[in-house]
Amino acid sequence: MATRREPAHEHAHEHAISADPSELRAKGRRVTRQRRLIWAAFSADPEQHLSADDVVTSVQAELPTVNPSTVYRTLDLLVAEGLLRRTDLGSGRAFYEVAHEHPHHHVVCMSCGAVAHFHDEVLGDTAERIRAETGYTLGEGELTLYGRCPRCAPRP
Amino acid sequence: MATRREPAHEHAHEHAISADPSELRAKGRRVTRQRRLIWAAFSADPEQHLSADDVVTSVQAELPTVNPSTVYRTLDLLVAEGLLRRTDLGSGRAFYEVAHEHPHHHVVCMSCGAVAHFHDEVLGDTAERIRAETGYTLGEGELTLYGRCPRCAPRP
DNA sequence: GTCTCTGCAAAGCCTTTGCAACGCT
DNA sequence: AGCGTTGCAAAGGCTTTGCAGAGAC
Repeated sequence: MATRREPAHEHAHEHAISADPSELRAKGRRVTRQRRLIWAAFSADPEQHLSADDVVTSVQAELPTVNPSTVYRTLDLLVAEGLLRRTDLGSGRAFYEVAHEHPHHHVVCMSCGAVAHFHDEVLGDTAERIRAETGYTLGEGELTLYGRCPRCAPRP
Repeated sequence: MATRREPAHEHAHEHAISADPSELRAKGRRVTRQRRLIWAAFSADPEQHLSADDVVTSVQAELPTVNPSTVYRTLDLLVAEGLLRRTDLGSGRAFYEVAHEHPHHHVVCMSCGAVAHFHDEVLGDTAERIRAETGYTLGEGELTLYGRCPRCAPRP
């Protein structure tokens, strides 16, 4: 259900993802009905960011007996196996998204919570400048910035 | 105690802050012993980021009866009055720092948790580029980036 | 048949809230 | 004295964990 975070996905990339996390089998993990459903929650829109609770809701629509702890464990597993990525979009709870090859970052609308992506190149030489100023090296990690989306624009 | 987050403050700005949050009185709030102690926790080093628990520890060293809920309420109050700023440095819990005039951002070391500041200008035209790519407007808000500090440098 | 995974229940961490007593002004 | 503030205790949101039974391979 992507609670108030589903709107405004600017890029409509076409990352079709496998309907089945069969890569798990190759890694010696088991493919259960629960895991298939959890993965399916992301298949609908591979660009979306889902909270653990979003996934629970989605999965329970199909199989009501699935327990939240199973979802948490599976999300951790999928992150560990590199199929998902965990993102801190602020606000306490964690969000998960399908791991893409191209590194990208997030802008979260402070007003409505919508999330957009932007690619690494947009940062330009910012990384070097930060290194010059602070000595810190920006890693491969994703960044999360905050701002206002077009709909919630500052001055319309 | 700034749990594993105290090190490496690159800029040693000299922001002396009042030893007493007497500005509160002007705003109709009361200055209690607890509030003075909470504010004092930040006075030691105005650049530091403290979690609520850090503040509790610091305050209880002087006055053991102070309750965590008082600390939480006071931190909220100080943020509301503009004396402190709340920052999400990732990792679930909130951090607080003395509110400075000049907007600045944070780089958090993914390895040791150290935090450095950098000023708004370092971002250069990044804000415009993000706007061009996503339509989002970066606000006045602070940003939190992740990387590695000099000590934990990627390849030493 | 094994050994992983699941459901259940309990607990953990951080934070918030209701309420009566306390203490700043 | 009056009313904001505190301590205490309980609860709330999100997430983790222990354990025995269920299920994938």
